[in-house]
Formats: sequence, C-alpha cells, structure tokens
Amino acid sequence: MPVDPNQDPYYRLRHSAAHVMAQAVLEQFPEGKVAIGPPIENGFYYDFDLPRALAPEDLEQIEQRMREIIAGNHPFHYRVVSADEAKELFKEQPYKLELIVGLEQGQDEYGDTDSGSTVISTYRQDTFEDLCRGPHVEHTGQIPSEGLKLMSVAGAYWRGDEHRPQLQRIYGTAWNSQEELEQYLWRIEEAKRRDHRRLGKELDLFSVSDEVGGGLILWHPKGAMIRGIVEAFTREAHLQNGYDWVYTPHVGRAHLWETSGHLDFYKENMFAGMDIEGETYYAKPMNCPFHIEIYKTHLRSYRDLPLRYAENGAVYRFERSGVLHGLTRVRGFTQDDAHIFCRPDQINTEISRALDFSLYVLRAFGLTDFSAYLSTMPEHHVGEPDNWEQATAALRQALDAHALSYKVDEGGGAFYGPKIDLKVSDALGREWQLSTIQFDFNLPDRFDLEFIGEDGQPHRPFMVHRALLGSMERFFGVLIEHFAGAFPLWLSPVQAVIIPITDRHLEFAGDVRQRLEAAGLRVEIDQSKDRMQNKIRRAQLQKVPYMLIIGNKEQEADAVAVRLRSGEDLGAIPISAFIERAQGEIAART
RNA sequence: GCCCACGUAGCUCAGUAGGUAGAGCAUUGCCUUGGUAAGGCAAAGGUCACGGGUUCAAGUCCCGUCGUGGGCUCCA
Repeated sequence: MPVDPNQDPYYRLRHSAAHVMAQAVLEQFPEGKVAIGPPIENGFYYDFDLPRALAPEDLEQIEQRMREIIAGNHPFHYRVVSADEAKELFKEQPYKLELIVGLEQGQDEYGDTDSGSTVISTYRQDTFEDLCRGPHVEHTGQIPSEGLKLMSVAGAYWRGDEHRPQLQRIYGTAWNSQEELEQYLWRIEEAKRRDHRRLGKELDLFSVSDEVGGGLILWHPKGAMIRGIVEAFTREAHLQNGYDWVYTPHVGRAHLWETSGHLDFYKENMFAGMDIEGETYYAKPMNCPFHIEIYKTHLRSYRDLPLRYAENGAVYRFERSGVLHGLTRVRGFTQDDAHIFCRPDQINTEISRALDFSLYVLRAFGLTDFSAYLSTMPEHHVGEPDNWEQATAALRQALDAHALSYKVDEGGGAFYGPKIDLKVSDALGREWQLSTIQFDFNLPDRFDLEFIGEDGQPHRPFMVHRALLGSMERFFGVLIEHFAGAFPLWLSPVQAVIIPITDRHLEFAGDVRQRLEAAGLRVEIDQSKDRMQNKIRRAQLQKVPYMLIIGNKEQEADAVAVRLRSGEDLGAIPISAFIERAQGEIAART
C-alpha cells in the first residue's frame, strides 16, 4: 500500500533510502535490473531482478554500503527528461523502459491510470540515477543512518501479476532517530508476542490440524467458551435490535447457486460440488441465498418490512494455500451475517440503525477506534443508477450522523452495490476490517424478490447485507491480539484459579469453588502438588484474571487472598465481597 | 498457486566437518506441606514430516511430495 507524499512526513526520507538501497544493490550486482521502490507504511521497499537469491548476510552488506553512501552527503539532483532521453538512459533496464512507456500514456508506476501530469523526471544521487518523480531529501546525509534497517527479502511479482517475472523485494524501514526505530522494532516484537497463532497454542484456544486440512479451525474448550460468550451476547443484541434469528444449512443445490450467480462468477472460490443422487450440491460460500429463500416463503406486504434475518452462518471458501493465515484467513468460517429487506423509504433508517448497532457491538468488546470507508459505484455494475445514488446517500448520511470520519473509495464498490466498511484499530494501532454494510442490487433481481406495496402492485425490496464482527474466526483472532490474550473478565474462559497453599486447604478450596460457581463464575482449583509460587506462575502465564490464594488465614476468615494478573495483591477479601466485585465487573464487561 | 526459508519428544529449541539423537518446560512417580512468577530426585517420551536416491554409513547431502512461516495476489 503506497503512501501519500503529502500526508506522510517520512515520505522523502524513506523514498530516498530506497534509492540509496538500489544504488548499493546495483553496485553489488551490476547486471541487476531494478523495478520500483516506493515508501510504504513504516518503511520502504525496492524490487530487483537479480542473478541469484539474496540471503540475510547480503542484507547486512547492503545496509553497510548504504551507510557509507549516506555518510557521503550526496545531493539528490532532479531533472526533467524527454521520453526518448529516458529510454536511452534506461536502455539496460527493461522494467524502467516499461514504466517510461506507461508514463507516456499517463500511467503511474503501478500501471494505473494517473490523473497527474506525464512529466518524466529522474533523481540522481552519487552514481545512481533513477526514474522518479520525487520528492526526495536534499542530500543522502539527511537520511538518519541510525534510524535505518533492512528487514527482509521476499518474492513479489512485477506489477503484482503472477504471470509476470517474480522479483526480489527488499523491505527496509527508516525513521528519524534510533529511538523511533527501536520503538518500531519493539512494536514488531510486541506484535509477535501477541500473535494469535502463538497465543492460541499457549492458552490452548484453538488449533489447525494437517489431518483436517489447512484453514479449518478446531476450537478447543477455552476458545469455544469465548466464542460461545461472544455468540450469546451478539445473538441477544440482535434480538433486542429487531432482528429475527434463523438457521440455514451448510450446502445447497447447484440450481440455487446458478440463480444466485455464484456458479458463474464465484466458482473458483467454492469447494467442489458433491454428487448426491444425481444432484450436485455445493458448500455455501455465502448465506444470502438461504435468507432470500426464507423471504420468498411468503408473499410479503409493505407492512411486513423491514425484515431482518440474522444468523451465525458457517461458510466455506476455497482460498489458495499460500494465503491461509491463522484465524484471519481461513477456508471455513462463521459470519455473523444478516440480511435486511426493506422498502426504499426505509433505507436511511435501516442503514443508520445497522451502523449504530455495529458500533455498539464492537465497543462492547473494548474496540473503540474506528475508521470507515465508503465505496461507490464502479464502472461495471448492475442496478439502476438512481438506486445507487439513493443507497450511497443513505450510507453517507449514516456516516455523517455518527460523526465518523471516512474515506471515499470512488468506484470501489462491488458490482452489485455500494458499501461501508468499518475498520477498527487494536491496542497496537493495527487496523482490522470487521464490519461491512453493503447494498445488493443483484440478488433481488436474480431471485425476483417482491413485496406488495400500498398500491397493491409488486415492488422490488432493497436488500442490505451486513456483518458486524465479520467472522467469528477473524474476530477471535483480533480479540486475542487486542487483549494480548488477557481477556476482560466477562470473556475469560477461566475467570479465577483457586490456589490452595497446602493439601490441607483442598477441602475449603472445593467449598469456595462451589460458592463461586453457584454465583455464575468460571473457576478452577489448582490441585497440583507444586508450591504456591509455581501455581501462581502458571495461572499468570495463562492470563487468568483472578488468583485466589487460600491458606489457614483465609479459611478462618472465610476469605480469599486476591491476586490480579497485573501482579497486584489485593489481600484477603471476604468471599461474598469477591463475588460481588466479580459480578459487577462482568456486568460492566470491563 | 508462485519465490525464499523452515519441518528433530506434547511445547520451545540444540545437534559442530555425514558415524547411528540431546536440553529446558510440560507429563508420570517418589521426597518436600509451602504465603504471592519455577523446591529436589528419578522415570517415561522421538520410524528426526513423508517417499525415493547418493554413501560402508544420512537428522545432516540430492530429488520429489505434504505441511508451516515471510512475501506477492486476494479477502470475512
């Protein structure tokens, strides 16, 4: 994702670092070919076509050479050249030549049509001259050597096209100072510590089995406990917000998917069909057709609308093996899916409600930092432009009413309707796409959906597809990383561990457990023969919110000595008082 | 799917120049009965991902398959 030169204060420095890196690499591989080298979020990269694969040692050497170039304080010289001059200058560089031809046709370096000018320019520092529109720092000395680090090498296709040559991409990062660099590196380390795949194993939440297949999640008891709480909470919230809960099957006949158009346009993402008594069935990649079939079981009056069908619907999509990733990119997942069928005059209210509901649910899980994206009508689309306009206006109005700042992706909507995507930032400031609210002008036509209006005539309803959490799998992954596995009390699979100091206290421990469980708390006793210290350590590593230590003193006082996972020791608290405290915390979902 | 790297005990990893497999944690047993992040001793645990090849000898070298990771692309 390229960054905007006008908005990113690191743009010049990182872009310049990319040029310096290209110089260093070409010095080492004079026959190497260079592609493009833009600044990106947190750093920069440059793509090379080199005679051999780069190893980590090469990065050290390149980085070393970069520091020398930086120390040389070489100025960046800008000049405008004609297309012919440029072609002569880069005659040994086929990728640059392709870029120059593109520039002549008004394309940018990614091959996209660029509305900007078609000026062809270069920047030169020291011995290296690169096709570039800039801007850059004034001289290489302005790139802070101590804020620079090459991170990794990876394969990347020329122009992102798998049919074009695969290049070697070197990722680097560059900051204004060593402190900034170290902060960034700390964030990377912290992200690794929070990685849901790692915590999923350490906290025994879920696994993926080779035997079952990639991208198919096994929810272990503790992960399933959390999922169950999430589902119960959101289901209840849906019922309170005017949704009807439904259940639909995992497979459907081929004819359904022909009608929906999935077999025409989505087949490469579907699991292969299954033959049952001469009829082909497909695992569902989406829930919409099923909800539509429910809609169609009755003739609907304008008075019946809006109808809102919600379901935690498991869907299966064939994702290429290379893209699978933990819980966030899988082949089978459960969407908290709903479809709203409404009259044209209801869409403003419905969209506003859906957005409101979305924000309410996400906030309940401690996610409070949102950014919104509005995607509008693409060139190839179905449905009447009037409807698109009305729908887009409704989306826009809802965003404005909720005082959400949003970016507009002009022409970025799906072919079947405009949409709002909500992204949330987690505790580390990373963005995750969760909620989506999108209109669908395609399926109502394909399934010939109708309602009878006040005029006694059939009309086509508007259909809105929306998910709040996105999928249970991805959302769980986000929760794990957001909380670093230390879930708030209401979500914690084990809310308290009772730690008897000696075996003599086991009986009292059992008594305490019973009372806490009767109060609705999820409690375990650590009956191992380890010492108290080790039991504390174990509960701490499992990120259990409360450790309740029980010895002679507590037994006499009918109390528990409460230790928090923060390390704080609250001392002895009467059992009834502890129950009250925990119940209050659960009710507040903090 | 493609490029690169990786695949050794339940987990995290070590195995130097090919010579026949090791540690810590977890598990089990015995001793220890303790006051806020690891008590001691011992045992058990591995067709070194799978298949083939080179070699007197392969965890180690070569080829293939499967899987995982980092990217590309895509996306809930």
